[in-house]
Amino acid sequence: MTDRARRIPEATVARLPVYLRSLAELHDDKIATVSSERLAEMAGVNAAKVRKDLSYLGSYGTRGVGYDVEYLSFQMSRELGLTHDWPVVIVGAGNLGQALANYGGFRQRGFPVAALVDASREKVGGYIHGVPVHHMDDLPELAADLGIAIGIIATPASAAQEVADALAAAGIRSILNFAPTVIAVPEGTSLRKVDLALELQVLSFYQEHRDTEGV
Amino acid sequence: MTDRARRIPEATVARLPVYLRSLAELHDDKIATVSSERLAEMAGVNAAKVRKDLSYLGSYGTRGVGYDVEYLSFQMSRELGLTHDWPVVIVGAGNLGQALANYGGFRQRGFPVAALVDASREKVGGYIHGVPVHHMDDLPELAADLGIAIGIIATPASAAQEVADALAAAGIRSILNFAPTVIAVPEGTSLRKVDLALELQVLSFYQEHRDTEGV
DNA sequence: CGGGCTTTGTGATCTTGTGCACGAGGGCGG
DNA sequence: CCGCCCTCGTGCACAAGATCACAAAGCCCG
Repeated sequence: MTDRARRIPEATVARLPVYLRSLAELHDDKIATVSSERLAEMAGVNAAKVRKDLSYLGSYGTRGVGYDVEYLSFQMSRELGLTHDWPVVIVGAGNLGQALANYGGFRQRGFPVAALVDASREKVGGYIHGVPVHHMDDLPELAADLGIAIGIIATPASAAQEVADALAAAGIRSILNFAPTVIAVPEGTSLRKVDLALELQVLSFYQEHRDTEGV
Repeated sequence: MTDRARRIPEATVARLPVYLRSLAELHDDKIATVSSERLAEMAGVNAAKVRKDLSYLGSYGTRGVGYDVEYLSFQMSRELGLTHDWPVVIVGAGNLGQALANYGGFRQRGFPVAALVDASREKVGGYIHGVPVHHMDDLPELAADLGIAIGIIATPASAAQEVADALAAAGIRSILNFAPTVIAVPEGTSLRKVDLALELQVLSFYQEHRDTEGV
């Protein structure tokens, strides 16, 4: 196996899940092969970009024909690390944490919610939507025992940095932050964020400028 | 007033809300001025980028001193269109839609949820967390009457494109899509997306590659 | 009132990402 | 079995974004 010097660009990584979803749709429709053109349309990008993105995975297409849907799905899943489950822990058992625990899409897509964690002793001990609720202090042990790789921060902004530190200390190196605040993580830890207010404010900007500046 | 030929880059627009949040924090702490260095640290970016970003808004800093927190906040709010409310409509009164309707952050940040809308007649008529539930068919009328500028798609993926079309038809030109699918919108409509599964899969990629390829 | 210190604002440069256009390669029909 | 046609893979040129480095500009202290 040639050690592929190719480092997949960040922008490409962010698009792979979109392609994968399109491929799943094609598979459901019993479609065996797909052209970059078609895939591009489904993913909402242009065809050249699809081909370039896929070429980072390897030469899995057939000229004159297209890509084999099933084979490409497999290769892509492998590259994305989706051939096995990644248990996640949700920190914060408030409204958001509970809603997330209740969301079936996680388990279905290979991210089972192994535990909920909260700082309040009152919430600890029971189950929420079938997920056990533990105390923050037990995080390191939980992470080790349950093989948790990903932490989801669903606390108020004020607690987010503290939680991030605790996750890092528990050896968790992938963090998804829902708290509306910037947090710092150690070198080597991946951080993604979901920020509702930010998205709305960006929309507000363009809305305002549409109104104000014509066009 | 020089008609500013400067078009604010997309990347900058996406950071403005982060700066604004940092400024709000400083204001709460009764801090009157802030340097680009300090602001950069709070926003998790580098100082040169802060200065360049802020320079698109105008020359609001004072050399040797920094930026006046209150004045900069005001200018930034104005630019972002946050000096007035933007009523939003949430489409889809399922789990996600209800959870979003219940989220107080919207109103607080100037995005009051004016209505929930659903395709199912059963859900129509009542109130959820104080928000009236209407039928999809009434969308155009609602949008006009309530001055709704932003639509939030909180339906299953299968309905998302249809909803986007309906929002467009109702004259709504800013859309935030929570459904895990790619949707097309007319030219001139802003679209942002929040995609949990995608974020997790990206984390999965980096997690997998950390494990596999050392580093 | 002048010199030095601080911090902004921005030109220049480098990196990353996008899109085009075309050669290469493989299937398929005759 | 040959040649045509289709679609991939990729080199190249361009656009967008990040970072650096420094001159310009204002405040403060003596």
